[in-house]
Amino acid sequence: MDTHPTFSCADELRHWPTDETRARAVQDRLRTCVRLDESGPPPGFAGTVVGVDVAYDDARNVVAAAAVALDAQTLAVVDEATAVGEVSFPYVPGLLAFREIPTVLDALTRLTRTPDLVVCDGYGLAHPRRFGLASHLGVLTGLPTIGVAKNPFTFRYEPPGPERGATSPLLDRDGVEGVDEEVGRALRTQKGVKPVFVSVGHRVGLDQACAHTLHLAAAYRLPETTRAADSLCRRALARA
DNA sequence: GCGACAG
DNA sequence: ATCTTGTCGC
Repeated sequence: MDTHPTFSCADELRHWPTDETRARAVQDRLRTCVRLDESGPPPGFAGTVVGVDVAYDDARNVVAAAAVALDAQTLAVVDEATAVGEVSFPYVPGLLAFREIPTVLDALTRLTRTPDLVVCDGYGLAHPRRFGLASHLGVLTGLPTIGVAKNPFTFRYEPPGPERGATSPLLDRDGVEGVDEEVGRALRTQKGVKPVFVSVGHRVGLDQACAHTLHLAAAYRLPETTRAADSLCRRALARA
């Protein structure tokens, strides 16, 4: 009578790296498990989209994570969960997953339903080793994931058109002329506001990732999943 | 060596 | 991420 969704990543958690060298080795190993051949749940599907986010209190060395499930069609909140832990990895650009994922997984497993799609704060494929937070969380859980970031990180892009829904390719910084690879997309979710940066995580295509993001960002620049998770983890941190 | 860098 | 006041605008 276990109603909690379970994920087969206990082994990875037991062997969680504590230094940068081993962390990069983990990324290089797990990268081969990412599935980029599935388009994922179609826009407008009947199910839940879960947003995850984390907040920190450096002074107390405490981290709080939140997972909020929204009805994919109405965007109504249907479930939410939080988890509190100890900060166990420093912020290192390119290694964000090792700082955030343990507590995020804890919160995810406290949901009463299995997510159909998970939206992360940060990147997936758009990553120095093509294995960002969203990719990592996807491989560990097996769930379809995407990343929606607020900043272009190390990538370059031309500003998308001014209208909501306009996109432009997110390109690797050191791409040589003519061989640039599109690692994600800058997506204008609201007219006249800075774009967000979308990349695929696991088992979702880039077109679908952008479509989901646009649908989730019907009212504000950021997806409702991100806004709800951000708000909840801050509240959880405050009472921790 | 220097700069830059999701959250 | 987090530290932080007022202020401009719908």
